[in-house]
Amino acid sequence: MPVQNAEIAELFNQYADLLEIKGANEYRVRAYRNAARNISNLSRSAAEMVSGSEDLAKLPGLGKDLAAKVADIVNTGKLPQLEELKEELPAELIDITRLAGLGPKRTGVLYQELGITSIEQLTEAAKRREIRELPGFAVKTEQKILEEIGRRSATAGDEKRYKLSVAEELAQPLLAYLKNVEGVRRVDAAGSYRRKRETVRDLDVLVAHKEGSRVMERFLEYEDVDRVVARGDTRSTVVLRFGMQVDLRVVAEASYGAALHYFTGSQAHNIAVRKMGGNKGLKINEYGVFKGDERIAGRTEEEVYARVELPYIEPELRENSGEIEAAQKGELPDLLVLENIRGDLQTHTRATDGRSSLQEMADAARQRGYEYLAVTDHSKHVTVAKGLDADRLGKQIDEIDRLNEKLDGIVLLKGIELDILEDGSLDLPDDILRRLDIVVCSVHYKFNLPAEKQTERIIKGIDNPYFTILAHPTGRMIGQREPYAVDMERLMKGARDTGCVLELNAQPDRLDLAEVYVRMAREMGIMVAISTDAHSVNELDFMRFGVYQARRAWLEPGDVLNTRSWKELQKLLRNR
DNA sequence: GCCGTTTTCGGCCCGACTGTTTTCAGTCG
Repeated sequence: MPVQNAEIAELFNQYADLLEIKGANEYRVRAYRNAARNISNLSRSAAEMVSGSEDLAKLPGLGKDLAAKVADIVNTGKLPQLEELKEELPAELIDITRLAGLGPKRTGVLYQELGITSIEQLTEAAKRREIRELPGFAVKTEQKILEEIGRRSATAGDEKRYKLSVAEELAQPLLAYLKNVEGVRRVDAAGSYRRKRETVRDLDVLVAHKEGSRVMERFLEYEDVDRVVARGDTRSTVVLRFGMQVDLRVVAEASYGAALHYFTGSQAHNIAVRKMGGNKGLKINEYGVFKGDERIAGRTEEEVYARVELPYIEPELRENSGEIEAAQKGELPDLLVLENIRGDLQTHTRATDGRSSLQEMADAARQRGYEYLAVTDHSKHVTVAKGLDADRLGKQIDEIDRLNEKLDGIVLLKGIELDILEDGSLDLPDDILRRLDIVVCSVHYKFNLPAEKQTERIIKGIDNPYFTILAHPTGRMIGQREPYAVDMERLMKGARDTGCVLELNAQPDRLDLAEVYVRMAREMGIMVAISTDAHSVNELDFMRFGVYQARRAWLEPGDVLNTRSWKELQKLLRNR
């Protein structure tokens, strides 16, 4: 397979890290990081652009120099400058900068003065009390380094990221607790949590308070706080027993919008907006927008944007990957919202591995305001889930027909989650598929086929005229299982040519398609179905995670199949 | 290294907290 965008971004990030340790110009370092981010957000393959002789220097954050370096990487798989720099500075130094309290400068000193290149060597030097003798270091720092390394090995992990659903569980009680503190006017979780990234590293909480509030004290007393990392009047950092770090920032109401904007990020978005302010002779910080010493805006985020002549930009878009340019041109997307969703197109029942009955699923769907719910139990190849053969599926079809007679305000769609077998054939014969409203297909085994074979397998499956939706198209489980090797560009072209719909699976462990592929689908004009894959009535509520992900990928209601009314959907399914 | 309704050169977001320091660098977000 050609070099992936993510690989290019990784090489640029490594180069930036080492440059920083070397003490290079910080803006040069930033240029590499910007380029890395822009390339990883790209909805097209940079390798393909290079082979098509497109001018990469036209991409945001890429100039002549970096465009040439991208071409080098695409052609050789390597960044020669990085190889050279590694001769000078061992790449392991990057691990040391990941330790809390040690950044590039101190890591550089440790290397220059003591020749330290690994965590092990760092531990030994600290134990021998050599660190405290270095300039800029002393006893306290030496102790903190040992503590930090101890914690690291205890949790056996480098910087842990939490799935959004887990972060939500930790955030909600904390927000409720803070809301109840006397003098607190507003509370919001900001940061990547508010931008609805699929995983978050820490939680950023913002509070507006009345003068003299004791909110900071009360925060530090919160029962789930394991330890306090930093404490100040306006900002404190703690680590919860669960291991997640929480930063609390306290501001006055007059600054709340500016602080929310600042604390929501992303950092790259903030830099871009503040720069626009600077061009207009304004200073933007977390306290407001300032003209000289006078605060001229800051109570709401809308005010802040208005001062740089931008409309409000939704948090999910704030990555500085095109949203500011779109806002300037008045071309921001009219983002999908949960209320646009009219039904769920992948769900399971007790007939296979689900835990609720047809009737219970139908009732729960109606309660959520849906018009339809597709019942898509597993097919026979998934034996562990008691998958349906043609006979049992036939009986379920009859049962759904009978139930639909009685149901009011909701329609159950007859469907299946059909296995795509290793050779690309489907797990049940066409004569039973013919009786279904919807055929959701997916890969459940042989994840480790070579990319070429896996791609062929799925594309052959898509060719079946009954194939409606490709479910969890890459098979990834966040933090647990890598996506299987598949040529997504080819797969997408296959989907586009046959009118196949791609699923955005809303299970918080999956969120498959990943954001970059959802964006790719949108740009190629491929319809996306957001489905919960619910195995019980409660899991129907996972829909929100799918909607968040879709919003991050700029999807509008029209891009999503299940925003259609039952009548429109019927028409689309028939034309398939 | 990028970029341009002040600019093709000279800028590049901004502030809180900590620890090592007598005024600030480093780190972090």
